[in-house]
Amino acid sequence: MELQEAKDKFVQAWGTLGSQWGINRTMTQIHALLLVSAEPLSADDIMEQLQISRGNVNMNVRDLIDWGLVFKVLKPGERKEFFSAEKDIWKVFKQVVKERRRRELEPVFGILEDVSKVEGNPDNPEYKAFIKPIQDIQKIASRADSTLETLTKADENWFFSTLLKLLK
Amino acid sequence: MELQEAKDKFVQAWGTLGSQWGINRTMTQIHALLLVSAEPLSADDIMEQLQISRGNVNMNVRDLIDWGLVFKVLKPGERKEFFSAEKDIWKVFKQVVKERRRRELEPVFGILEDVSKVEGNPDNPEYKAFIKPIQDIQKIASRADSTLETLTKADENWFFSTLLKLLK
DNA sequence: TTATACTTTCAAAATTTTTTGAAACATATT
DNA sequence: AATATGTTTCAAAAAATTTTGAAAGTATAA
Repeated sequence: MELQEAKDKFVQAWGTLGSQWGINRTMTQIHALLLVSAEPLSADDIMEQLQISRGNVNMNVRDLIDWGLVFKVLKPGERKEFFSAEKDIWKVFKQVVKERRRRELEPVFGILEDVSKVEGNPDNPEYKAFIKPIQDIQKIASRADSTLETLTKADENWFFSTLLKLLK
Repeated sequence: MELQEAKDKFVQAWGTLGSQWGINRTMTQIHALLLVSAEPLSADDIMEQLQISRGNVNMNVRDLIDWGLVFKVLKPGERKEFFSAEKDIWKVFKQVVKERRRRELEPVFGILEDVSKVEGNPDNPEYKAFIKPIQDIQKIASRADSTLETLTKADENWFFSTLLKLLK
């Protein structure tokens, strides 16, 4: 397989994965492209390689920057801005976990807390049928959340070697 | 807060979370509704409570059954089918992890393996810039995958107590 | 066998999400 | 100050996804 073909396949696969997980396909494709580029790329480079418009590049690169996955790079003597992705994959992984937790999971934890304050008679089967799963979700969510929080602060080798040792 | 209001809020929040994570909003809403219902519900019940069409209910319930999160319940004497959600939240969590791994993560692992066979000179910076992140992703993915596989087979208390002890 | 009760399918419609591209904006150069 | 180079915005268009609803399908009862 040619390098270019392999890059294309990877960009494609990353894009598909992104969209299946609720992240804009183009955003993850740009991320993939920058991830495997030896040099930082300009908006024009990205436009050309992915065959997308300037506005699309601009918006999605901004989102990637907001997510902390991509950085502007200024080349001395050049007026253009260039973009480079964070190459430390463990950092990338932690950053994605951190952001999704903050943006999407935390609001749900808030709502769970909120609705678990519902008034009702503990003997009412309707009430019990509601409160039980809510409490169970809260319990698992808070445990999972602690694990994720640890993960977002941990060193890769420590985290996995600890984990894999324990779970064996 | 009234029970009905709390249910609605929960259904709403679960639907939003689902769509943010790439799962059909209605599918997760139906799941939420069944999760907090004391009794199994018929297609008509779901149509009424969520104000959606019969076709929509049918398709999304089928998907939930495919995911292993919902089951048909036949009430003696009734011609209608009723539906009930798996109420053991740990099982639900494991099932979702298992299915997404199988449907969405596994194909990507295949592609990573595929593209990592790319030919190239190990001294070529372009080649190195490609192969390094791919290998790093493979390494983290395979470690994460082992953890997830363990999770899908584990008992809740064992899994989290082990985990939280270790990560402290 | 025919009628009734319910479920499934799927093309078309509605909705949501993404993308475009041109105008406005910003900054550097002549 | 005028021009050139590059970036950002956002309303409109395009594309993708979801939903509808009526017709076809299936099974039970009369």
